Amino acid sequence: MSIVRTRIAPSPTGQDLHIGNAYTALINYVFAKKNNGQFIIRIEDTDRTRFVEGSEARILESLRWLGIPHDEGPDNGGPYAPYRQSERLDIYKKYAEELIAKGHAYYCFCTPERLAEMRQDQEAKHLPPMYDGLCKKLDPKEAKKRAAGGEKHVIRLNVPDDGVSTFHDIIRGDISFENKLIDDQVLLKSDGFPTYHLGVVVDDHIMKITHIIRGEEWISSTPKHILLYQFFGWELPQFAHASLLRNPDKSKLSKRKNPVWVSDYKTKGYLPEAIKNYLATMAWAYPGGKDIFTVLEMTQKFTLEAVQTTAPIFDTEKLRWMNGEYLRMKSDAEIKDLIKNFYTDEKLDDALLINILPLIKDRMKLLSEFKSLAGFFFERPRELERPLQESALKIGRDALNNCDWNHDAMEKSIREAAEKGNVKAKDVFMELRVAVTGKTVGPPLLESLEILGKDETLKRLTTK
RNA sequence: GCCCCCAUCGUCUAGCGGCCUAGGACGACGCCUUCUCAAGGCGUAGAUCUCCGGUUCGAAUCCGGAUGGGGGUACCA
Repeated sequence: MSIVRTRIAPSPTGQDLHIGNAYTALINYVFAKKNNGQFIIRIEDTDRTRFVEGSEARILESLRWLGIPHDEGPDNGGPYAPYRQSERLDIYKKYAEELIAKGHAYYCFCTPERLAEMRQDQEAKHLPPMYDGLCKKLDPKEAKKRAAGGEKHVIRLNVPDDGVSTFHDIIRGDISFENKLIDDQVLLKSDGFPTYHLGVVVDDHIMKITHIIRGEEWISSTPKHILLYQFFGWELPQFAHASLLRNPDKSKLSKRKNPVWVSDYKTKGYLPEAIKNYLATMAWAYPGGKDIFTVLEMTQKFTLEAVQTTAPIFDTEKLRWMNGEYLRMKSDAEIKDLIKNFYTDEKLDDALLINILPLIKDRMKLLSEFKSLAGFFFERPRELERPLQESALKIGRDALNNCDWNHDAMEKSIREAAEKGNVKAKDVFMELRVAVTGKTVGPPLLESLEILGKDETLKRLTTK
């Protein structure tokens, strides 16, 4: 039994790691670790037209931030380096030519213009858009000569006209496609770069990937990959296609309708543990119905067979709840560091933070909520949420002016003054709250005032 | 159009032929606690298990079809 090896193969074509990639990365990672195997990252940068500078670095950084470590990859290397397809061009060329020699691929000299015309024609006739096989009829020797002579060309897969390609999907069972419906896919582009289909099969084989776990958008190209494995005479890996994450309107999760970059969630103040846990519940249900579990716990119980077949909607409401749960599990010292890390360009005092935290940690679901909850500790509110009621405020101000500065003394003083003034105590509390914090909601008032101090509190009560 | 995948509360799901008058979680709502808001506790509403056939003594669970949703259909991944 060979060692289990899984991989994700992101393309550096976006500004960061897509949350959908994080989701498949998590499944791949957990499955590998469950089986004491290895998890690999391979960068599939074969489309120069969509290449985004710096994307790879940000993808790797997001994976690191999430805490999904890889055993081999473009940054840490490994026995099958390089892990960047643009650096492996010779390999793909060699294998494409091997296919040609075996008659399983052919040179194609059709121009993009001819192909466009052909497709238009097919559309008019209500035929499925497929390559018409013009260059397949070329004499192989002649074609080889033309290609060698520098004529612009691609290499296409020679798909058999009959038969059926079937593969077993661990999550979904057997899936079959009729060969005659499979297009003669381009394998090597005219710029010498492979297409995904060639690159992925060659590299997965060379890198000894045992389980291909990817999104369901790849199901319909899997038969092409199966054919390739057969033509090369290679052992087939196992396949598993996980469902795609969706927008609330059920379409494939997209940046038009949702934040999709991992960094978006980091910026919003989500914790990596919460994101991973939430992503995990999208793919798989923990036995016994547990909602909150760590990646380590998941690693013990996970099976691919139990992965969801239905495509879930990515609902940030539940993610928010989960984030709050994780925040509350942390110690004050940990939260302090998280907050300081989150608000990097502000100098927040450690001692003050530690004092504040017990008052706000239960009220905070996202790190980004810290400022609206506790901002008043650091600066006077610029404006008040609503106008003050002077009579109730005055009672509170006088009560605080004449008492010791501790919770019990303040409470006693305020309640007595309220009763004397024939005002509800809670109204006095509220006026004080608005005057001091600027808001009608927030952490417990008296505890906050203890921290804020008598001088600062009274200043806020009088200068308004 | 053609090919493929999927189908249980608004959302995420449990369920793998009798234990289901369908369980849990998020969200919603109500109550308790209370200086506000949370957190916590307790509760309520919410699903004719998409529909129609079939198999079976018995179906959310198995089979077929329909419908709906999604994905694919590129010298993009």
